[in-house]
Amino acid sequence: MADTKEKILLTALQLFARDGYEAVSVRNIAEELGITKGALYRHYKNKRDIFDSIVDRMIQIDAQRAKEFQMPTEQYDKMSDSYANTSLEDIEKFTIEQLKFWTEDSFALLFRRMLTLEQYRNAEMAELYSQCIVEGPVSYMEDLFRELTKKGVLKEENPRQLAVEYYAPLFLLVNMFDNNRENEEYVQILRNHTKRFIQNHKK
Amino acid sequence: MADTKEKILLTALQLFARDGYEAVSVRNIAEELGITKGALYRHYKNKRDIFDSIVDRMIQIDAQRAKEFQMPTEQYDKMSDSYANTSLEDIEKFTIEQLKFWTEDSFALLFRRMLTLEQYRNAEMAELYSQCIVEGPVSYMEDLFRELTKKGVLKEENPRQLAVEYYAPLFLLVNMFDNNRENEEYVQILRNHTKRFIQNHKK
DNA sequence: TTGACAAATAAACGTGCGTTTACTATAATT
DNA sequence: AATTATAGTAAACGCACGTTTATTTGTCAA
Repeated sequence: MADTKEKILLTALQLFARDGYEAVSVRNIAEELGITKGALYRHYKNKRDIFDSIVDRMIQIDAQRAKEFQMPTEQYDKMSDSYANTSLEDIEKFTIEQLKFWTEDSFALLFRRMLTLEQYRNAEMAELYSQCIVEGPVSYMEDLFRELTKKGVLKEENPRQLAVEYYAPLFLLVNMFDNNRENEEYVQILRNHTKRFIQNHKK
Repeated sequence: MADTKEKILLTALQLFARDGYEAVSVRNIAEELGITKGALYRHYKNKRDIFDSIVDRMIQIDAQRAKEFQMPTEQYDKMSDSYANTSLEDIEKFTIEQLKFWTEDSFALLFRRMLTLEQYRNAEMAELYSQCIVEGPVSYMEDLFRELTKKGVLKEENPRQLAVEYYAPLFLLVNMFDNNRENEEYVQILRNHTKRFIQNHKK
């Protein structure tokens, strides 16, 4: 029942993430699950509805994460004093969390790939991709660095510059991440990067 | 004649880069060009042949670039002394060249997007993506840094670590690049990154 | 002027697409 | 026990897919 609906969503995500929305047929999804395509329409009103459900879920997950980590969202008010307790530890915490989420959480991993494939067709998906994986995190780091500079923890620098330089290796790593290979080396590189970065920029 | 064949290739690339190979129909390509789909088969034996022709051209362009910049290829012999004349200037030269190529050359820009969309369906495209945009350039920088460390120009460091840290912002920038927006800010950030990186690591 | 060839057209081919319909089995409710 | 809703099947729908065929148009050498 609800179990089948969930299976459809996850199977569709797997296929969308590998082949792209258009390249996946309703038949593909049904066959992968061992049911007929007619059964699928008991749970979703059409193919696009499955896609939308996946996106809706991710938006919900992302909003939850934004709340937990005080990350910037579209509704985020930049004038508030959310970063009052910001410390250098928050940087490392965010980095590890971000890496783990996008490489170890299977839903997030597949969703990122799906977004990667849909970003050039669809302005809405392009915006979501940016918000979740590119501009969103960079913007968050920027705010963090601005606060830390103001508090005298870091040397005076352009926070945007710092944010891009700090976040870029994490972005590269997430994009290089390959399920089948040995990724431990890259995690170590990221740890070294974080350590060195803090060393270089703290007062 | 040869003009039509070229137009087909470029139009197909535009569509493949936006929607992905499977989502583009032969009709789409023909209509975009104002010809009938039948005419298309005078120049290419089928849809896949167009795709393969695009890939073949890019492989040729990339091989040419590899030769000019002594970048690593699959045939590249790591034991050779190709980096005998390596200098710090080569780093900046490579960075600017890489950025310009992947954002200003329209063929390369579209091809990168196409590869991005095909990388998860096709192991061959995944390999090409890595070779052109991820592992290839990182590997090149790694060799460069190893040579510069050996020559005493840079401080003793893990060259792989340096390569990832140096290349990551370039990779992020290329991925953030948007035709319609103002990208000058990001170019400036990259320049600052390069300058600071050399400053921090030179002996 | 004619013949030959290349380029493009228009229509048709079978196949697979997303979706709908009519029907069946199963489980819960009255 | 009868009824009702739920989850599934199988077949059909019209349409768009990639590709092939037969035919027409335009170009240029003989």
